[in-house]
This record gives sequence, C-alpha cells and structure tokens, in this order.
Amino acid sequence: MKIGELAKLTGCSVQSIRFYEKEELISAPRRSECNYRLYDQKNLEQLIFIKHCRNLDITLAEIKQLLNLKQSPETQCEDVNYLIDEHIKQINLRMTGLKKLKGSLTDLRSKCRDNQTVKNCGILQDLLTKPTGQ
Amino acid sequence: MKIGELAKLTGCSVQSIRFYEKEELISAPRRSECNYRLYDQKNLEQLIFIKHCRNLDITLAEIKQLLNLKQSPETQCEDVNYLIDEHIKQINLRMTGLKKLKGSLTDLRSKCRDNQTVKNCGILQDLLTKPTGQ
DNA sequence: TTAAACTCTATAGTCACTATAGAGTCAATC
DNA sequence: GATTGACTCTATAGTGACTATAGAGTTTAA
Ligand SMILES: [Zn+2]
Ligand SMILES: [Zn+2]
Ligand SMILES: [Zn+2]
Ligand SMILES: [Zn+2]
Repeated sequence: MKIGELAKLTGCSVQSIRFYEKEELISAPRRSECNYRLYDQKNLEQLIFIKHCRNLDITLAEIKQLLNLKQSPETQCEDVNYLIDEHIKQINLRMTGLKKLKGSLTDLRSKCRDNQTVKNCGILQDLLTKPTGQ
Repeated sequence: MKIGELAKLTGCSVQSIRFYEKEELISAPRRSECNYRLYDQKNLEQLIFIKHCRNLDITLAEIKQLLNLKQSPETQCEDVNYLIDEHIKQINLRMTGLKKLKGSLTDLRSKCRDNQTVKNCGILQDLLTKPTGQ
C-alpha cells in the first residue's frame, strides 16, 4: 500500500510517517518504479505500535528504546516495566504542577470579580507585585 | 544595573531576557559605552510582570496582549478577565487529558506485573494490538 | 598581570511534528 | 488525447520558549 493508505489506517499523518522513517523509528520501505513508498503488513504493524505509544505520550526516544528491547525477545522485560513506571511518574509530576497552577490562576482571577478600568484591575496589579505562589 | 543582576533579581536567565527584548516584550534598554545593556527600576518592573505571567504559564503572545491592555488604563478590563478565564479552561482541558492518559498507562502497566521475557511481556503485546483507550 | 567572571552577537539545537514550494505521477472524465 | 484532481516526491522553514555554543570583547579582583 502507498503512504496515504497507511496514514489512513494508522491515524498518522503522511508527513509524520516520513518523519519517523527519517528518524529511523520505522525501516525504509521498498519503492515503486516511480519512487513511491510501498508498505506491507509488517510496516503497518510497526507503525501501529508507534502510534499506540504516541497516544500514551511516550516520546520517540522512549519508543526507540522499546523497539530495541523488542529485538531481544528472550531477555527480561524489566526495562519495559521501568520505562512505563517512569512515564507514569512524569505524568503525576505534570498533574501536580497543573493543579498548583490552576490554584494560582483561580486565586488571581478572584482579584477582579467586577469589571474595572484597566488601571484598577486587581489582576494586573497582582501580576505586577505578587510572586504567584510557587 | 547590568543584565546579570537583572537576571538574578527576576529569576530569568540572561538569554531569555535578551530573547524577550528581541521579541519586543520589554523595551530595549540604554547601553553603556562598551555596549552593555543597562537597566533601571522600570525595566525591572516590566520583567517582573512578565516573569509572574510566565510562572502562570501565560504565553508570550498573551503577555503581549496584557501589556497592550496596560497601555490603555482607562478602558474596561474585561479582556484581562477573559484571558485568564480562557487560560484556566485550557489548564482544565490539559488536566482532563492527563487523567485519561494516566488511566491508560496504569492499565497498560498492569499487563505485566511479574517479570517476563520480552517475548511474553503483556505491555509490549498490548502496545501492538490495543488502540489504547481514547 | 593575569585570570575569572561577565558581556556582546549570531547561530544552532530542542521536540514532534506541520506547512509550504515546486515537481512528478496516476486515475478518471470529457 | 487532454485535462483535471488527487496523490506522491524532496527539501526547507516554521512552531514555542527558550537553552547552548562559538568567538570576541570588557571588567574586576587577586
Ligand atoms: Zn516518558
Ligand atoms: Zn479586571
Ligand atoms: Zn493561555
Ligand atoms: Zn513486561
């Protein structure tokens, strides 16, 4: 199949498929006479794997690690488990950060409930003076 | 004061101060004989405002809007309030996304509690086959 | 006097793409 | 056979908010 069909089947954009190839996340497919990329079932599976990982916000560098691990099917999978655990930790950190941020923003927003002139807007005044709790 | 001192006082890096100047978020300061940037109290206040906004993850484009609004002290501040409201909405969206992501990742992680060989790792198998709930 | 610490400009790199330009190819319709 | 539209190719630039580096000049303290 050509790249457009692969894109439709996987939900990746055509450009990002070419990008993954350049970054060596997927192997370069064979080409047609006129240089079109031609993909087979195996290529499709590769890309689906990558797409699933990206849906989970796993970085391309991490995906490369996972693909490397898959190359050694007889080794222990502890590195896989570790990678996912670390990823979950990262997300927890980001969530904690966002919660704080939301608190600060809600606090800031409360400084101007009624419409004021810009000069008297409590939000702008706070932004000038307060170090915004963090 | 020179750029290094301004950086220390505001918590911005020297490079990002120069970057803000290039992006016209702060006005170009006067220069010393040998072309060093020299900042005064007003420059410091400008940058503190920007730093506070950045601490709240307000984008540079939004900061520009706020700075423009500050130029018209007699107008109503509804645009300020609206901007902050929208920003809070954005953060809520991101938090919802992250919660889903964490759910999917936790689910994925549970597919391999005990160490397996890579070949039998439930995580890798799931990544191949499952569309990762979203 | 010499070394460390600072400043300057300009440029490239980060991440995971998206968008564009300019050219070639293919399928279907008139 | 001609034309249209949809597709493909490569190469390059842009996104956001910086960080890092190179190579040069300046200030300050020991
Ligand atoms: Zn990760
Ligand atoms: Zn207000
Ligand atoms: Zn915003
Ligand atoms: Zn496992």
